[in-house]
Amino acid sequence: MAFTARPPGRPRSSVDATVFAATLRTIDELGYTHATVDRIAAAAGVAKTTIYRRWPSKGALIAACLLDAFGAPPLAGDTRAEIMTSAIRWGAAKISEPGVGGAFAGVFTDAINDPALREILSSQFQEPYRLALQEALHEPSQRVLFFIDVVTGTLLHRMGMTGEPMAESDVDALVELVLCAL
Amino acid sequence: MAFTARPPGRPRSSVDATVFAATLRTIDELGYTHATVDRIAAAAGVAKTTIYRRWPSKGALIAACLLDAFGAPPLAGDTRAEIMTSAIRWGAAKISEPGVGGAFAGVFTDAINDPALREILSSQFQEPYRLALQEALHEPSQRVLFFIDVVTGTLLHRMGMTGEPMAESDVDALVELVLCAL
DNA sequence: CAGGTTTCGATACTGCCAGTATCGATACCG
DNA sequence: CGGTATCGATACTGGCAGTATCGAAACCTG
Repeated sequence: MAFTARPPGRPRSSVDATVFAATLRTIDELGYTHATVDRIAAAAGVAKTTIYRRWPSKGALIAACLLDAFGAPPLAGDTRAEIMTSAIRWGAAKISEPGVGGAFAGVFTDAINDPALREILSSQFQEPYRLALQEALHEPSQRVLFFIDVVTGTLLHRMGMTGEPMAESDVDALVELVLCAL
Repeated sequence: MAFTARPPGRPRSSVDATVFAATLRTIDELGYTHATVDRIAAAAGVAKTTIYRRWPSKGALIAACLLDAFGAPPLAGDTRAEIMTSAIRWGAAKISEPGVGGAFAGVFTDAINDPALREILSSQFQEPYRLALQEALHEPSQRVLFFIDVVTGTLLHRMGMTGEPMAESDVDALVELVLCAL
């Protein structure tokens, strides 16, 4: 068996989780805009250099953080129910909370003008949706995809908070909307 | 009749429309983030000072610009149809286009951490919705309100682009979603 | 232990941009 | 003409993302 040889040099300290926690905490306290990388680094007890050595930008850091917190949507099949389940599970689950909601909106906005970040979000978040919805795609706009993702999740989560179970007809209508929106 | 007396001093040059046009054009070309106030001022052939004398911040300028371009939702009654019509009309109508879509997202993000801008958007955009939906409100989150506004508009607009008219049941379902989301 | 390699923290720096301050010039009014 | 408020131009502050540098660790191999 060819185990991956440990690369030479000093190994990275295992502070990813610490940084993620500090990121969420800082965003929650100060909001996306005021959660500067300096502050996040300070909150994590880490040098800013270390953060930029691991994540290429603030947006990438937060995207990785959200992904770590909520996980990528695990779409295996292509059924409508799975789409909705997935939408409920990740991001959306927290979009309405002050700090993290702002983070989502912020990363979304950043991504509009940041090809690199767009690529990260695209591959990590969107791809599963893209695959699941492939049959309906013609010329998907990344912006619209982001928006639909976050938004459907918001609506669904909020519906869940009302206590009323989602009616089958509502699920169908929403899925239709998502498909139409592409 | 007490006509409003013209205030003393040099009157303001009538460049509001020019600035608005330059703002939309610049945002369309460069995106929200890279559409700096300096560039907008240059595109309008106006000093940056003049812009800040009329609008208190970049966000306020763009909000005023969008409001001017699309108009505020003219909700007089409280019917579901009017809510949806309104959502289609303003902002939403352009949310999927590159430049202006970015502007909406940008202003939305800015507003999360900017009380002043939030107040502007709230009074100009949200109030009509708030009134129309008042019967269903408990503790509305401004963030959620923004999101719902923009998003429902997006979905509806996109549906409109498919050529298929919106089914009555879809409209009803969407309105229910909006109401639930509050 | 010695030499090679990579990360770490600290610090300083660049570049960009929002927003402010200042000032001479200009336009309107009485 | 004298009062007032806007105009353009310019310079500036402050904050933040991202980069550069460097001595000090940490790990491996010989």
